[in-house]
Amino acid sequence: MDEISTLDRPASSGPGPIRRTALHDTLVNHLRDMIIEGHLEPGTRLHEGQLGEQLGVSRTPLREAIKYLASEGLVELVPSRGAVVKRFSGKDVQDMLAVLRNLEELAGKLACQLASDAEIAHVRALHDEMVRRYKAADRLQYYKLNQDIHTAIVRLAQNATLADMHQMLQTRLKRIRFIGHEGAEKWAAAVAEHEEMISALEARDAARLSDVLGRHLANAWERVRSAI
Amino acid sequence: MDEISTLDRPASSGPGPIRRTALHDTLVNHLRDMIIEGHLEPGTRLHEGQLGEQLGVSRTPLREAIKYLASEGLVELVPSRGAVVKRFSGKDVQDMLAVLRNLEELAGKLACQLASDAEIAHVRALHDEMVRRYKAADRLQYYKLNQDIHTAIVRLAQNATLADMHQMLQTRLKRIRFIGHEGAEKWAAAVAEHEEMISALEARDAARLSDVLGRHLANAWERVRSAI
DNA sequence: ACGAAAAATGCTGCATGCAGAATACAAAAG
DNA sequence: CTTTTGTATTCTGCATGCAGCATTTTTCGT
Repeated sequence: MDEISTLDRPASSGPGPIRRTALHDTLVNHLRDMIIEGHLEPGTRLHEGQLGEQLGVSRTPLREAIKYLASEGLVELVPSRGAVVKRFSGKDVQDMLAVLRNLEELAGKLACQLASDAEIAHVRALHDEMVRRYKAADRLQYYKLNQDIHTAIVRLAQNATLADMHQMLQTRLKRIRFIGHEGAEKWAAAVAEHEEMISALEARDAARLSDVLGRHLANAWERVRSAI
Repeated sequence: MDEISTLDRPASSGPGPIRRTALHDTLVNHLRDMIIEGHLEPGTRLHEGQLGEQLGVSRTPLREAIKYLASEGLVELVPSRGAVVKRFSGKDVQDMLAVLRNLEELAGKLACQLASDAEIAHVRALHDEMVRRYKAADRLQYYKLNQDIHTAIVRLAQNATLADMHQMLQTRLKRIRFIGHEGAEKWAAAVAEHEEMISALEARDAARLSDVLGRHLANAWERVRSAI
């Protein structure tokens, strides 16, 4: 097989300055996706030569991308033995969710103070769209919008560090979250929690929003624990 | 000047398997220190050739280290133009402290539940040592122990993710914290807060520990804001 | 003399080459 | 048959070479 470059280089469309994308940066995103989507399972060793040939790139940008992902916590560097995809234990996931919960509670409080009406309306729109996907049983889009809503609420807090940390945890958990929501009734419960989130946000009820965000993530653990 | 390798390679002392240290890993720590200690000021461009020659290493491991630090948020990658040391605005610092506060509050609650008596005694010992340094007006060691205590309390929470995130924020803020504690009375206030922290921890009073940790960091902002 | 175009320099980004460590394999000893 | 030791192969880690972009300097036109 020819080493065809299957990398999703960002489309050069759209206005603005034509941002030339560095290969190592493209690789970071590509590898991250491969890990999240399960094409690279936990414990898998990332062979530089093989993986590079497979992706049609040389080892240098690949190594740089791996270092970046190592700092993100998605892969682990073993001296003189390369990198392996990090494996998360049940406790690891539980720990991440505990921190994520705390961050979202903070974000909820700040969002109630700082968000504009228009921004809140935007989140409501995302929510409505998500409910449509839920009713259509479109799991993939539902998940995507679910994440978008959480990310959007965190953005309303107008705290870059908070957004960064949240993003990092979301990324690490994305692989896990794919699995959750097995039962239909649990799925319905999650949607109901989302509905309450939005209404609390619209009422700018910081305590209630923080509370429901916390409960939502506490329940998330219940939803995924069986899958771990 | 000869390109003498001034890198602090970890001493090969101690028992256990002789862990070979990779150059890129050494560089990560070295560059991080250079940034934190102000040898590389914000906005400084990291020239690969020059910096590499100065440190006596080739560009390859240097580039890998830079990618790692970029993921950590200490440097910023500009496509086709290398990397620059990230500059933090006052709001950035404020945001970081807000998140740090939230994390430490969570850590405090968990620590009260999970820590053993021996571990708490260890923190108390660190605190007593810190007070000695304070009375001796040994600022550098005081700072070091201060950080150690916060890190130790976070460790008691037994949550790896929490510890990671906390460590990351501590690192980013280290450069800033060097500056704070200008006035003697503010310094005394900080020590008093620490004393209250430890006693709350010893009493396993989660609410009080969480509260004082929060106040401590809220005050930290007051202490550094003038310096920004 | 001022501004614009063009050459020149320096730097980044990527590929490749080479040395050394780690692992796999094979042969020999118990 | 198991264990051990020596060898071969594979892979990582680092250095270097080269092409292309960015920036600076030079040169030319007005």
